Amino acid sequence: MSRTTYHHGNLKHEVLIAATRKVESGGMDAVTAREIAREVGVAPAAIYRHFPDVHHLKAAVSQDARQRLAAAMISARDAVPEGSGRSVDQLAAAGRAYVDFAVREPGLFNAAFADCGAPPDHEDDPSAWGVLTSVLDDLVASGDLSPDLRQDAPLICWTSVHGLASLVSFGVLPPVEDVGAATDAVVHGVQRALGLR
Amino acid sequence: MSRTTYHHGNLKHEVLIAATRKVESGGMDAVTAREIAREVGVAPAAIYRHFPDVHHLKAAVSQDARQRLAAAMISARDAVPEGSGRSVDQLAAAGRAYVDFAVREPGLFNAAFADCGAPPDHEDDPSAWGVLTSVLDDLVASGDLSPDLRQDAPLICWTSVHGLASLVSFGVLPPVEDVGAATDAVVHGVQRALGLR
DNA sequence: GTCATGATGTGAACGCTGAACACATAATGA
DNA sequence: TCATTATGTGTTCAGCGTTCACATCATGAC
Repeated sequence: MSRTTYHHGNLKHEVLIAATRKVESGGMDAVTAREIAREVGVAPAAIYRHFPDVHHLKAAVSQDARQRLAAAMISARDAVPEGSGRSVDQLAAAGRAYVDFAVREPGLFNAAFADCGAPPDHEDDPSAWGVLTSVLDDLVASGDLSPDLRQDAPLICWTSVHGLASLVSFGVLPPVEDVGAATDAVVHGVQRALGLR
Repeated sequence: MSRTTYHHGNLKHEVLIAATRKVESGGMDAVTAREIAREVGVAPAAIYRHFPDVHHLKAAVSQDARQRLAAAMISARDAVPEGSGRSVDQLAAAGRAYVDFAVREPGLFNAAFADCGAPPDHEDDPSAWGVLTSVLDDLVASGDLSPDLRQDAPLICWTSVHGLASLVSFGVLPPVEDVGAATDAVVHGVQRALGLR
């Protein structure tokens, strides 16, 4: 990328974009300060005006990936048509979107939950957690979910779906062509665990 | 480490030990060929006589970590006393051991499922998968688990427990002091999903 | 307008890394 | 005994993260 002005104008943002693109194609290890600088057309040291070190850049990519994941879940939830049992279907749709994201964007999914030194900030809403909470509240309101199970429900949902996504992304269990069937199995398991349907 | 003989004698093994120790304390990124060589008291290039590159060394550490995880599960399963409902308790014990391993050894747990390029070999038994399979077969034999659910059962168990372990290890959800309660919630959820008890 | 000041980008270092190379040393077996 | 093979050494190379002095530009005070 060539540039006419000495100052870039929007470097921090473009660095984040470039780093995210690199993560998509080559995983978190493909993010190097020099490579990103090359891609953006800037001297390596310029990056350090906007990120204290490369770990903070990676943490920013990680947070961005979590937001994209949450967006995919929200999109899937909102696409469920009206009708009886809608909340149940919304919960399933959000879960499937989670796994689907991990399959379609393994680099981003791994980055989202990669250890970046500092633990992630819980304030990066709209988070996956927020989506889950709202759907579960709807389920209680509609009488589909027993209030007794409401407290443990987020844990049960999130761990199941995250575990499946992680294991699929890791490459063990199951062959990728059977991810759909595996997702069905897990979703139905969660529904039994929550007493839905 | 000083040495009197020119040849080390057991270098490959000691390299693996040293690398595993490094992973325990500083995570996978702390494994560098030079640092391990220093630790073992050998020239960096010597490592390349035993591992084609540093990724293969890390993959070996990763496999070793998976074996330790499986060993922890086996140990927990075998510690469950005889009595009615033993298999149910064994399944729960194995699951708790999985999460406990992730909490006690976060470096090793992350390494176990870190992307090391090549997908893991399924032949590294006694694997966690093998433990799970045997316990579930026992549950069907004892009549605690419906044969209808037998096929999906490993997926339901593993994804739940692995998801919890991953999320705890990642630092999100829940505060570490509540891992016990969270594990209870997940274990009971799995039991409901499988129709146990 | 002009000019000091702070923000942002440059280029050249530093020490670290993975890896390859020729070479040194030791173990093995014909 | 001696050639062959396996294993460890020392050096070298390019690439990495990071820092530093310096260059360039935008901004606001006068």
